[in-house]
Amino acid sequence: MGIIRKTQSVAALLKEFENSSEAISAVELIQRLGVRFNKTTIYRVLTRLEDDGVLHSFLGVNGVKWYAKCNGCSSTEHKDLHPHFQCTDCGKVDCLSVDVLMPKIPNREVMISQILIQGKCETCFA
Amino acid sequence: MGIIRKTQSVAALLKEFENSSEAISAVELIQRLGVRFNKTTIYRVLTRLEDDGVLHSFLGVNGVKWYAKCNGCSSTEHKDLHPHFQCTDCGKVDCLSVDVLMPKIPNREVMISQILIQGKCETCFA
DNA sequence: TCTATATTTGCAACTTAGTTGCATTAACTA
DNA sequence: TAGTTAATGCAACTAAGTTGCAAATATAGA
Repeated sequence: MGIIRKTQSVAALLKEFENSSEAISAVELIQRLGVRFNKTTIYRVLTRLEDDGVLHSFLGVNGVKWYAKCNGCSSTEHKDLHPHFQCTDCGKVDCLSVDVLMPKIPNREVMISQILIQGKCETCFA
Repeated sequence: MGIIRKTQSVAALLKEFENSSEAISAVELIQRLGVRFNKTTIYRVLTRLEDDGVLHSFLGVNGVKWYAKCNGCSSTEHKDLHPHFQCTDCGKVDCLSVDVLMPKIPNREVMISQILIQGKCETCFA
């Protein structure tokens, strides 16, 4: 699993993520790169980058998939249990470096927890 | 907004939710009631029931919409900030009556927080 | 550097969840 | 019970994401 070859599409996608830690939706990426690459390719590269621990994904408000850079993830373990914040005004999504401690739930084994917070971001709040 | 008339479809949908507090996906409801009612109607009634504070909705793992009964919600205020739990084995989804305290996030106004926990439920855990 | 091979890509067609417009039907009100 | 207005069914549509397959391309080895 994961990235094996460094192709043009891989390079182009990585470039989109390199300058900020903001999350980008798959739809947005297709809008940006869809002229140069087929959407199928974009979806497949995103999947490979996620398998490789380079990106992580999560769902935004309308069930749209978002991607963001990973911090210290590998192809064997994803440790992005941080919450994601989506601004209801400008639509921007980013990762919050905040710990949310999950309460112990009796008789259940928690494996993944996705937390999506909606509200006004730093820019729209002021 | 909200329910005005007590129609057959409203009654049928409420009946699906009356006996358990389990969440049911829109897709599942269409499977169950799609013979008697058009899927458009089902989606529309679900929206109205949500507007009225009878049901609340959230997104499951694949971006599919789930619905569950509300507890103490009204047409003016939805207060279902509880987490939802989806079993990775059997697929069952239910509401957890557990408090998750959101940490204060500087310069942001939090409005909604969706928490989706995945893991093994009580039945599949044992 | 060239070649063989396996990965990656583009294309087109498909799937699935959910939405829209409009004419018809069925609740509720007086 | 009649009139009105909300609710419904239908068909067609949208939008995100997937699949199969043939063609292109990156990489390892000679």
